[in-house]
Amino acid sequence: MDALADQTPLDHESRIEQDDHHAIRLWLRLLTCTNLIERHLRNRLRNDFDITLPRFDLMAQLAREPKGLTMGDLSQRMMVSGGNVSGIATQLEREGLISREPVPGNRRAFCVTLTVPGKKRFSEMAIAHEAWIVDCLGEMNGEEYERMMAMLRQIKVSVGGIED
Amino acid sequence: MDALADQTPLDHESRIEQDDHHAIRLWLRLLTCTNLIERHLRNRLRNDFDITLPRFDLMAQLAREPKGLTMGDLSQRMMVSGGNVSGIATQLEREGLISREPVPGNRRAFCVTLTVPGKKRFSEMAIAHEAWIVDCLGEMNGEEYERMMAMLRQIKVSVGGIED
DNA sequence: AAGAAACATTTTATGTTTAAAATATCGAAA
DNA sequence: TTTCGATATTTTAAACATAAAATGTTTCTT
Repeated sequence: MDALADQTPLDHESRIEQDDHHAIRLWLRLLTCTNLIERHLRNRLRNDFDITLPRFDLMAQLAREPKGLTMGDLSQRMMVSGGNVSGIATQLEREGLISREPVPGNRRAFCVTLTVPGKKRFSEMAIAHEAWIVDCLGEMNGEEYERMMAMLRQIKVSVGGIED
Repeated sequence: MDALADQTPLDHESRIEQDDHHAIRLWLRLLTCTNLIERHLRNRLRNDFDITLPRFDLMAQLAREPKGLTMGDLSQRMMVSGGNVSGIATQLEREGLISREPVPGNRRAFCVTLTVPGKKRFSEMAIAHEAWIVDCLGEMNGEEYERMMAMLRQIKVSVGGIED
């Protein structure tokens, strides 16, 4: 093997292997970045507001929908199981940050909304939260942002198209 | 407000706000993608090999280091707490997939390695795992891959530079 | 050599997450 | 109307995750 060997074009077989390794490395880096940011947000929420990330996430979903959401809506939007939402909601309700009212026409469903103290509390947190994320993602120009969004959208479609 | 208004350049203040919202949306999409892929891998590992993702991850770390790793090494590389590794290792050991041997010169540490059945089992899983990831990440040319890796590296540095 | 500090791991308490079972309601078809 | 399947939620059991305390070991300093 001499220096020239490095420039030999890859045959089809090797080319695919190469792509595979690329995919693995990209996945691992994606996972690392997400974990780092998530851990950071988790710590800040805990230290500055004494709340956990899942509870904050649930409140964030409700803040976007003043009319309220059902437990199933929350489960779907948060992409976690129903039983999980149930547990988190129980705690937030106990703390008086959300309320679960029965829905008039449908006795199966509950309408979950932020209480007045919940709204107040959330808006304080949201401002800080947004700033933390800007810090984490750092400098990124519009073009880079668009490229990244496009690639992630592509991935999202790709995974979505796989049947579980 | 007419059509021309849309082309008015943003002043500094608005520009920053715009960036903030970009950051949030990028973060949410990043999180969504990672969660989707992770969920998919978790399901496949469970269905095809009856193993959980954390256990697979621990075995993957060991597979890269035939000489073995200490519990602390594992904790650091997997980016999870020591107590967490302790619990997962206990189970894998019970299943005979890993072994924890005392280190001759240091009675504090354990040297964790894959057993022979563990190696065999892992190599079967690794092949499938790699293919699943390629499926998830979909088509991506070399240039796109490089750009994505570069942006994620930038983010990694950015978060790393923030003191917890 | 004695004490203090740092290190490696486990244990404990609490919380998150999932899948699956249980409970209850709704809607439509026989 | 009764029954059956779909829907909405909660409960349960097991695994995972963290922080913090506990345990034991090593190393450094004096």
